[in-house]
Amino acid sequence: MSETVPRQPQISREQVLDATLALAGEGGLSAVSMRAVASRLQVTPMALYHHVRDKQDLLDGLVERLLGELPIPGAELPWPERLSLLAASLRESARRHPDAFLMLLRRPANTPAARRAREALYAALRDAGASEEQIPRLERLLSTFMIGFAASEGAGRFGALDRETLDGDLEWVQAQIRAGAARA
Amino acid sequence: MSETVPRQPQISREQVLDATLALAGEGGLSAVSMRAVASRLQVTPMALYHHVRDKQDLLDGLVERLLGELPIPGAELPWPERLSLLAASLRESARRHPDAFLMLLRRPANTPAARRAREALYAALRDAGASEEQIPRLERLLSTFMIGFAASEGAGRFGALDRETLDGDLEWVQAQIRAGAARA
DNA sequence: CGGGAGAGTATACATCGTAAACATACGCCG
DNA sequence: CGGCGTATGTTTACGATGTATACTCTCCCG
Repeated sequence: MSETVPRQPQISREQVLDATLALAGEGGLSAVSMRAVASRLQVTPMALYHHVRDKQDLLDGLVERLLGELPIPGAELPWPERLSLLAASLRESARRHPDAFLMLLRRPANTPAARRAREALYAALRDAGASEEQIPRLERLLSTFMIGFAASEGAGRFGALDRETLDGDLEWVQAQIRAGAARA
Repeated sequence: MSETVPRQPQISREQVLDATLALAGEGGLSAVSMRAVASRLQVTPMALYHHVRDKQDLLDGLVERLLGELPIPGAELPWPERLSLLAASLRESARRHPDAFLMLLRRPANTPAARRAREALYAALRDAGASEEQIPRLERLLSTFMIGFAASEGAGRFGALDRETLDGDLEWVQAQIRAGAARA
């Protein structure tokens, strides 16, 4: 098989996802169309298909970007604060991308960015003294709750509730978690 | 203003939503289009607009139907079982309508069916001994978690995890709730 | 009986995702 | 150094979608 090299691309998958994220940030998910992304990159719509399988793949990439942008607190902080920071980041992300954020609940968390976030939760739970056997379960429960809460807030399910009330909700949960950890 | 009465309709909003629910059940949300709904009712697409403001309204109606179909356990059962049954119903619904179910997280819970479900949770929390002041917060947290969990499971976020593991997750949560109630 | 209103229809348009066929530039191998 | 293989980008086209607009019909009330 003869090896050959093609010409240099004028756009990359990264740029495609950048444009997608930007469009989603400006006009929500409904502003994301193959044509809009292409035109932002000064390129024909069909050109995107060399960097993205189809629109679903584009959206998957968008979700991956959302997760990848999450600041993951390092191990220097005590674990309860790491949990708080994670929750705060998720809420912030959900506020910026209310509809795209919902897609976090749709697909298995097997992507690199999802694994990275999960590992951070695992580490925090370990530091909290959870048994190695319980950790996966606790991670599922916690991540489900955090994502669901952030998504609900971002999408407006809580209506016009003031931010302080929702902050209070999460503080209450934190208190329960700390109490549970102390008990164990 | 002269009052007049038009001819008798051949379809009603209820039938439109019935058809929508049926289509969603058979082919998922992507099978729901104005044209598909109309054709199932043997009617022109534009006829739907006399019973539904636009497609978003149609989908809102679908979500309302999902909530309305939820069996809400009566007060004859002890509150922990009522919570279990509610959770089981939500999971069942999410399994049947994975993508439509996600929309539950999108809009404020001001509709009749949503209020009905919320009142059921309120009642269970009251019976559990929660203070009247805490109940709204606890309801927010519980409903968010239950919906998020059911949606995650239905949409496949947990991957190929076996059902027993997820059952175990919820039992663990139930145990925590009961312990919290006993402590209070 | 006549007219007004609401239900349903016909037609049309902009937009969407993407399939298929083609054009182009590039670097490797002869 | 010349041309070949290939990945990149373009052109064109198609079917599907949501819905605006303008109609027709039917029915009941005054």
